Amino acid sequence: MASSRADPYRALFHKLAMLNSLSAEELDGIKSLPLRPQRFRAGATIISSGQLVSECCLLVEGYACRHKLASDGGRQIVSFHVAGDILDIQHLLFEKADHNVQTITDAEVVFFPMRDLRRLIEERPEVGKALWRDCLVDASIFREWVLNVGRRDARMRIAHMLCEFAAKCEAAGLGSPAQFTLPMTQEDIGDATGLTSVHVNRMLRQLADEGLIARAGREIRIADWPRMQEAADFQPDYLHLAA
Amino acid sequence: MASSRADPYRALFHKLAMLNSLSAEELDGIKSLPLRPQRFRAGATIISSGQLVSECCLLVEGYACRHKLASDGGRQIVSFHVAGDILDIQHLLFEKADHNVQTITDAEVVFFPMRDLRRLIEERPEVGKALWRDCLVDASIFREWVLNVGRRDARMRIAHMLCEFAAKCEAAGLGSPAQFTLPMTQEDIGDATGLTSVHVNRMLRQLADEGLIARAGREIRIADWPRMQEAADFQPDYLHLAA
DNA sequence: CGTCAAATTGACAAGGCTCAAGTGCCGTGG
DNA sequence: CCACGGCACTTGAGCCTTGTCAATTTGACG
Repeated sequence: MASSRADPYRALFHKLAMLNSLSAEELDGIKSLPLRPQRFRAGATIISSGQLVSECCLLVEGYACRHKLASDGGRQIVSFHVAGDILDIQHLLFEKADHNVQTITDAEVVFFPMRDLRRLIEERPEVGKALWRDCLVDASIFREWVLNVGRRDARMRIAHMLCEFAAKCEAAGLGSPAQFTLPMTQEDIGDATGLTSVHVNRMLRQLADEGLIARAGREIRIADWPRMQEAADFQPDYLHLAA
Repeated sequence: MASSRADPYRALFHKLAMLNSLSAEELDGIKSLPLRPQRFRAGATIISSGQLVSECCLLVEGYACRHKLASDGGRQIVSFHVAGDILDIQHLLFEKADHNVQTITDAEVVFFPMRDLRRLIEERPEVGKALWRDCLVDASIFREWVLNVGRRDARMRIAHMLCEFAAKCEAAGLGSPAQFTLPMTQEDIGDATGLTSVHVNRMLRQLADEGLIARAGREIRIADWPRMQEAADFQPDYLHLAA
């Protein structure tokens, strides 16, 4: 993977283009930010809770997640991320990380100095608006996750997580519900849905037996997208994929 | 309740003062926004999911919550709110509501036209920064709720919810962990923690039996704050109450 | 005093967890 | 090229936390 260095802006601009109409000057402003590229191996921690953060981290290639730890060591994943996602925009206004960011696969990220980003936002408020909007989408997804984990049964939770991930991948140009890569382990899926990996396994089998999904290694197909959305109670409005 | 109209800005400015150093001019800018006060009875819906929203809603007095509904009718509360909280700042950049806002007690709110708020933010970027920060705190709390509902057992979930609410009330000048009002029903607490009201009742009794809390009607005391925080796995960092 | 919503309690059911064993896959090194 | 090791995946059995259902009690308020 990632043997050649990818264009660090492509995925981000692709996402911004769907929601905001940033001018060429504003995009150039982003391009003119100094950046520090870095590769991480699968499972590496990019940001640890409690850490002081002075850079903003953009995922260029690969997959990542954000998670928090409970006192008993239990891990709760709070979001999954694909290429083009900004992993810690909250540090624009908070010094200290309140959760962890970790890669799921080998990944390539770029870091922007937060100070330069702040200056760019002052000069070009539309850039700030686009990033603020991104934060609001994040928050909306967190709310849906609270609902998912709090009020849906295991089968539905997993179906929902799969639908959301499929939709995110499709929006990022990384496949479609009919064919995408599910890079995380069943343990990860459990940590995202508040279940154990054992039960995740059983539910994935059940969804496959029902003909809703078809698995082949890390590749997955949602075999019946309408019925799957129904089974998942998935209504993509909360992703705010359209402006 | 709320028989006399409260100063609509007091609680909000109190909160903003803790985190941001807005100038007198910026605060005056907020005060100069046209506003529409409105009273709601307990249990009233202020904003419904799917609705087009063109005003921003500030809670001036009373308590409210935000929630989402699952396809089976299950309700998941995603946040509780006290005086001074902005209930739907996301509509600054989203037209359509993706969740519901409901009062818990009789409440007084004021609505600002979103358009005027946008103009104020353009003129005074520091106001935008303060509001953006507020969004980020919201998002941080949502992440903690995902953890709470996903990875903690019933007793801990409820203890955590109580600690958070106590901390929010204290920050808003509405009491202290040693004495505050718990305005929501046990049904509401269940909807916030992903439990049934029956089990909430059992756990509240257990927490009381353990000497962690003392209840008297809607008034509640956290009898042993250090031990309660321990039992709740409550570390208030995620509330970002200090700048 | 009557009414109604909320709180409380008990008995029983069930969804999901724990523990445990075994399988499959893939990268690595001999 | 094959053997090995490790991690993820799979499956089964039994248990436990929490949900369901139902009956009472309590408390606020007219």
